[in-house]
Amino acid sequence: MKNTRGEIIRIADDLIRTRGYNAFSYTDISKQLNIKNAAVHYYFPAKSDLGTEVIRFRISDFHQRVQSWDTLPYDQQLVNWITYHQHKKENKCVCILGALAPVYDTLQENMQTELGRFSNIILEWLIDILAKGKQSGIFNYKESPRAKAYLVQSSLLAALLLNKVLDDDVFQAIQNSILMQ
Amino acid sequence: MKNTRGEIIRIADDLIRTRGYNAFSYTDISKQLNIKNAAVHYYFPAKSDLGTEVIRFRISDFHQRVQSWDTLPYDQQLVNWITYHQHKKENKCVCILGALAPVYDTLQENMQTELGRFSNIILEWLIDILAKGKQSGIFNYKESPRAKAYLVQSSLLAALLLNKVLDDDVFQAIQNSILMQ
DNA sequence: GTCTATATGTTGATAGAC
DNA sequence: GTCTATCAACATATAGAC
Repeated sequence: MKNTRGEIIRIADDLIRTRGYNAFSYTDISKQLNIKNAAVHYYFPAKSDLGTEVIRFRISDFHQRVQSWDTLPYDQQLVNWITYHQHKKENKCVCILGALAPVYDTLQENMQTELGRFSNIILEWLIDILAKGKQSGIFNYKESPRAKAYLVQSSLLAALLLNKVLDDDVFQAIQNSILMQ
Repeated sequence: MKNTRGEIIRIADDLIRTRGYNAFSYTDISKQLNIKNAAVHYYFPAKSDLGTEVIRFRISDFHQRVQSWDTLPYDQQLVNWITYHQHKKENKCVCILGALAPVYDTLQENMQTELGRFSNIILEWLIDILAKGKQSGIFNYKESPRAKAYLVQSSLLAALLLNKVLDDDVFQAIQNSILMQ
């Protein structure tokens, strides 16, 4: 009944988001599972194979999540997306985009491609609800939906990063600014 | 007339901001300078010593820069700070905060301390010009100066990260949003 | 599917000569 | 200040046994 492959992805996701892609090894994962690092290579021959799967896991999680919000008002969907990020605050881990974007140039091509895909998926979704919400009068920001989406996603991503370095609660302030419009 | 120590810091700064702290080695630096990696250890015995000096270099550069803007109107100082970030776009390198924050937990204590100091220095400066500019009527944002400063700095930092992953010009959109108020 | 064993390279660092 | 030489530790795998 155990799912080693799934566990590996979950642990790798956590390690990438707390310590960074270039700061974890297969041994870090195998220790947590009480197996040898060769066993991890059985599932993911190369580290970039694992990295790619972690991003795909995040994409799939994203799809599931926003789909479950499908019938909610647009402003509530935006609040949910903000709150989803806040949940990561306790252990101070960042989102996969914030973890991988700074080392983009060091990543294998398959990881770069998948990361680009994920960014576009998130932004297209954000642009969509921001545009529809503006049409329906729920939102009244002044920029284009695309510019607003960039601002929202940038703020959320960086709030998690700054939270690691600063003592203050950056997230709360950012959240208010976004919703204030 | 050559300044090897200074060159090392400059190259390290560039490597950290284009590839990340955990993805460069002393050999990367020594190759660029046509010396051996042992020579780099002469100046900076441990990698964290070098990392700490790079952050201090950035702090000192920041001080010089904002001091030279001292007599400008507050809105012009803000524009300069935004534009300063945009300059890094060509080679797609990020700011030192965006590069180091995601791997904060893997850094030695001296680097963590120095990075925290830098973040606070930047934010206190931003809060100051945002507060004074609001008092004098140049700015009319609705949040507290601190919340607005968090939003501005987050946006700038993340715009550089997203620019690495996305094809679109994230920076331009962000810049407009910030200044629109 | 997990193991042992092994290969191969890189990294961060030190000792001592020039 | 820079070099050569050397180091232990670790990372990223691969081969083949169980």
